[in-house]
Amino acid sequence: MPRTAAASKPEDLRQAVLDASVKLIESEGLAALSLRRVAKEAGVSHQAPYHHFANREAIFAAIAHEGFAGLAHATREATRVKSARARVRAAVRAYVRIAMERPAHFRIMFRPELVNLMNHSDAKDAAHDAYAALVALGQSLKDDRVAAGLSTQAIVDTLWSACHGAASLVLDGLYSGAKEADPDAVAFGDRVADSMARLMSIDG
Amino acid sequence: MPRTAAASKPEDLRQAVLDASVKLIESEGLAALSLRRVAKEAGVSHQAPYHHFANREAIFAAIAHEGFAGLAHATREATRVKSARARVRAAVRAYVRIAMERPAHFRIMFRPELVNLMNHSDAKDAAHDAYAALVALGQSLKDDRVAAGLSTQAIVDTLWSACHGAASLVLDGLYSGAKEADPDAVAFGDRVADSMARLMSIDG
DNA sequence: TGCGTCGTCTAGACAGTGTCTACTTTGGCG
DNA sequence: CGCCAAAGTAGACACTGTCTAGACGACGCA
Repeated sequence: MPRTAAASKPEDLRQAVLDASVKLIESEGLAALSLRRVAKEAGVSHQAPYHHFANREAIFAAIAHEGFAGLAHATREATRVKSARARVRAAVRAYVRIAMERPAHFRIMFRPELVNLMNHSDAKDAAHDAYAALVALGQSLKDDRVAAGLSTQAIVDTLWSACHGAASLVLDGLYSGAKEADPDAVAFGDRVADSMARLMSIDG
Repeated sequence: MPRTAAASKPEDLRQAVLDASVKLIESEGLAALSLRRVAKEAGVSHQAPYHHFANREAIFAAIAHEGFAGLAHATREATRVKSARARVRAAVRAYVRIAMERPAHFRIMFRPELVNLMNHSDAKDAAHDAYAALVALGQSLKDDRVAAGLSTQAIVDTLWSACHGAASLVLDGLYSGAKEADPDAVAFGDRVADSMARLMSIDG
């Protein structure tokens, strides 16, 4: 009786570990994640995950990889929006939406105490790709002669800060715990998206 | 021989524990913090801190309290700046500066897996006070008929997001680890501050 | 067929963690 | 002096990540 239903083929266990990890984090918080609980959840011994991940950090790195890939994709989608103003709005909303839909991924991506991207080139490459998507978006805004004539770098940094701040605050800011506030959080994100769109859609 | 030099009077140990915790986090990262290491650092037994803090989370709560108090103070300082544009700039710069000067405090303030503010009313009150300071700043901008006529709530949310995003990215974003980048980080923060100031200083 | 090797998994051990309980010590006050 | 509460010590427990050793099956090759 080698395994339970959770992993019926080799290579299944790898994904099962990732899925169980994300599920556990989303239901009980980051602090609750332990390799042993995940292994138990997946119906294997506490050592089985080590055949697919070098260590605990490698699991986080794999999750961060998934997260950055999703962020890059969403950013590129937003970049395709025609009007500059709507593009800014779409970018901020997408960033916040990703954080809300995959909170475990999002937190892990930006917690260096869990993953040091330097040690995981896959995840690092995905992060750089997400950044590249954001730069392309900033360039498109610059090309549209928008944002009061700010430099491309300034547009990128500022837009990124607004996106990231809104997403972080929705997850871990005053809103967190205070109300389990889905509706409030969505409203917050939309407000920041609309405001940034209006502030940035001034000709330069 | 009850204690070492670290704590020579009662009540000293409390602050010694907090200081040792912050120092340990700043030198080895959040993951390195353990009560037992802190106790050893302070020259007491592994149980001594429990006479000043109910548990590990209470230590984090005390640090978060310090951090929010500093943030509220800095925000109120920035609010005193005369011109609206310079006020925005000062607020963003102050927020980022606080994050860089006290990285351990800043991270703990926004990591619910370490402190649930709901369980620590001191820290929660300090957080609400910091938010109140930010709202006052937003109101002052609204009074100056700035930020393209956005509502006060929109101004507050957007400014907060930009501040928080810039600070978070400087600490835990792509810049982190990539270069240990003090100069780059400062430049990043200044760029966001200048950009937000320009974007927001449009009459409404 | 038999043999060896490799990938996958199990089991046991170790140091380190937060926290519970039980104790000793110490300083101040009636 | 005697007492007590505050402050500190020591030991134990369950739990963690990770090291080491082994078991088991599938596979290629003689």
